[in-house]
Amino acid sequence: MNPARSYHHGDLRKALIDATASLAAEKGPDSVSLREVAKRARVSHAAPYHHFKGKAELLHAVALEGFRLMDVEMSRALSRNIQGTAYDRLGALGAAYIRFAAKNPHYFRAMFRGVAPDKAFPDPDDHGQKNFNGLVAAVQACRGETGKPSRATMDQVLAAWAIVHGMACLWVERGFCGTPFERLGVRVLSQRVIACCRPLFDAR
Amino acid sequence: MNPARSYHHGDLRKALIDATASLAAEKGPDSVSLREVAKRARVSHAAPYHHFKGKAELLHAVALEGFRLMDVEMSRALSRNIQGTAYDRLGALGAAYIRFAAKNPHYFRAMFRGVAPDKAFPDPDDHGQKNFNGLVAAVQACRGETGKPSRATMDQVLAAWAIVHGMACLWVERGFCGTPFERLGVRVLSQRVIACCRPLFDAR
DNA sequence: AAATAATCTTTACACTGTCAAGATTATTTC
DNA sequence: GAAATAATCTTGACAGTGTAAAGATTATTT
Repeated sequence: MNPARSYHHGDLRKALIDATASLAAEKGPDSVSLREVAKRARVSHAAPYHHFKGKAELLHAVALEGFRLMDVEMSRALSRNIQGTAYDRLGALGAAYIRFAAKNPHYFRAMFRGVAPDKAFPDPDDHGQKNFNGLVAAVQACRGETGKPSRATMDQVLAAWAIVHGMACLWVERGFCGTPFERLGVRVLSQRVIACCRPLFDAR
Repeated sequence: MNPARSYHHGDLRKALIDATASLAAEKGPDSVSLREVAKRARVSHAAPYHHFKGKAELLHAVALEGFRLMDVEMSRALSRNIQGTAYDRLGALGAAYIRFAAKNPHYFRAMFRGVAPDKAFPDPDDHGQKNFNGLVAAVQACRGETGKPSRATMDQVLAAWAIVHGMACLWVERGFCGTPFERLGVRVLSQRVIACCRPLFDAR
C-alpha cells in the first residue's frame, strides 16, 4: 500500500516539521500558520494536533531539528581541521556557527526565539549541550588546559560564544544595514572578526 | 476641553506606541495584537490605521523609540566615564548596551527583529546611526587614532559590537539555559566578558 | 459660515489557533 | 481470524486576528 495516499500519512510528524521550516524560509517566521503548514503536508488543518500540543510545540520541534543540523555542521568543521592549530579549530567552529545561521536563518531564528523558557518540552538528544561542550573543549585546547575548565577558560568560552552569536544575529536580522559593513558578505565579516579576536584566544 | 475624553484622542500615536511596548513587555512580543493595543488606548480597533499603515509600521515605530532610548542610555554611560581611560569608556558603552537589552527586552527585540529590511519607513533621527558612530569613536580613542577610521579599527568595531550584541541576545532569549552560565546575572556576565576582552582593545 | 481635512467608529471579510465530535485505519487481544 | 482498542485523520465550530471600506464626528482652513 502506498503510505503517501492512505488515510494515515505515514510520517506526518516529520513532514510537518519540514513544511514549517520551508514555509518559514519562504515567508518569514512570523507568517507561518499552522493551517498552511497542514495544507502543505496535504492534511486537514487540525491534523497537527495529533502530533503536537499546539503551534508552540511544533516550532519547538523545528528548533530542536535546527540544533541537530548545527551540531552536524560543527562536527564537520572540527573533523576538517584536525591537522591545524588549536586556534584553527576554534576559529573553524566559530565560522561554522555563523555560516550555519546565515545559510539557515529560519532554523537559527527558531532556535533562539524564546525556546528555552518553555521547558515543558524535553530535548531528547540535547544537541545544544553537545555544541556547548565542543566549544569548551576547543577553548581549553587553545589554552593547553586539561581537566575541569578554569574560570578564565569559561570567561573565554562566554566571549567566544557571544562574538559568533552576535555576528550571526546581526547578519540574520539585517542589523548591519546602515553601517559600513552593509556591503560585505558574511564570509568576509566572519573571517575578519575571527582573525581580529585571535590574540584573545591564541595568547602565547 | 479635556482632550482625553473628546472624540479625538489628542496624541493617539504616542499612546499606541507606549501601549504596544507595555503589552509586549507583559505578554511577549508575539502575542501583541493591534486590537488589544487599541483597546488599551481606549479607542476602536481600527483607529490605529489613521496613524500607521498597519501592524508592521507600528512595531517599527516601537523599534525606533527603542533606538532613541538606547541612545540616551549610551550617552549617559559616556558622560559618567569622562574621567577614565579610553577603554573604560568603551567598556561602559558595551555594558550600557547589554544593560539596556536586559532592562528593556521588548524594545530590544523590536529593534532587532527584521526592522531594517522594511526600508519603506524612514528613520527621522536615526539614533541607530548615532549609536554606531559613538562606538567607532570609542574604539578609535582606545587605539589613539584620529581621522578616518582604519580597517583594523573597523574590524575591532565589528568585534566589539558582535560581543555585546551576542551577550544581549543570548541573555534576552534565555540562550544560557542549560549551560553553566545559567545561574549568573547579567551584570556579572557582562562584566566578565568585557574584562575578558580587554586585551583586544587595550593592547598597548 | 462653509468647505475641507483629520480623526475616530462601525461594519464586514478572510484568515488564524484551538477544541470537540465523528470517521477511518492500525494494532492489540482473545 | 474476529472483536476490541488505540492511533490517526477529518469535519465543524468558536473566538480572535489584521485589514479595508464607508460613515460619523471634530479641527482646520478658506
